[in-house]
Amino acid sequence: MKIGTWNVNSIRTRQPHVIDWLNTNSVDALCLQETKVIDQDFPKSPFEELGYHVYIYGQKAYNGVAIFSRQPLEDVTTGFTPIVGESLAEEFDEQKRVITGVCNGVRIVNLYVPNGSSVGSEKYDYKLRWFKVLKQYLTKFLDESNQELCICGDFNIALEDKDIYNPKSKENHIMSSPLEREALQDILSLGLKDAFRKFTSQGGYFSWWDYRSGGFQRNRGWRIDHHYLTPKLYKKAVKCTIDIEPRKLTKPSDHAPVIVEF
DNA sequence: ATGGCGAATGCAATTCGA
Repeated sequence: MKIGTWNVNSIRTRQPHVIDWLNTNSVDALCLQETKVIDQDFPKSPFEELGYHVYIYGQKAYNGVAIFSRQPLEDVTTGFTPIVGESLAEEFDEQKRVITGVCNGVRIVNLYVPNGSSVGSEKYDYKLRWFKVLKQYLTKFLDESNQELCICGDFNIALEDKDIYNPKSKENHIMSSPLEREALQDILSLGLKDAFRKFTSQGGYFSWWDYRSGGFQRNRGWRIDHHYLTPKLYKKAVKCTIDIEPRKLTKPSDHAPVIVEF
């Protein structure tokens, strides 16, 4: 079983790239972030024609997540609210960042973590508080079932210095600040592990490069798109790779897809 | 430090992303 994650930075703009990629990469499920489209305008049929069931949770202009799955998903829910309740989640579900469903007994949780803008900003505070609700959300799934979890998406955090091209200049930068890393570590303390790091301990592997200043050409990247797995699934993982090919195309997303295989 | 680029909105210039 292969599960991909890809921040496409607009599904309507990236539709040809995603179709081409799916035609040459046989994933069982693909988690998308930053679809940037309301549900009624999501281009579902091109992906259904490729044999995928399409589950979407979008909004106008910003954010938006989707899961494409070869098998129908069970128990699909969107947002935090159905899991943690309205009082905790209300503020956060205005932004469409969370969708989950069960595929072959594995619960896939697809996340688009808030960017945070800059350290100390209001959006940064929002990002840190978003993680506290995420912990409540994931705890429900971990406590109330013995399902295995694959939590993937754009985390907007590089967990270690080796996940950044030039860490010395990023010591208190957005996506690598100590409080952000603590927030993500607190999630991992639930018993989750980074699939990519099962196979690759070296640095220099990135999943996002800034459009500006020739970031990709100069390989000035960050590894911020991840798959986090519960212990049994982590043991079963046989591969986790970043496919930088789509990032080389004209009009690319600024992120590359990442694929885990069990 | 700043600005660089790209997408959406909506039709020019601004907001947002990371």
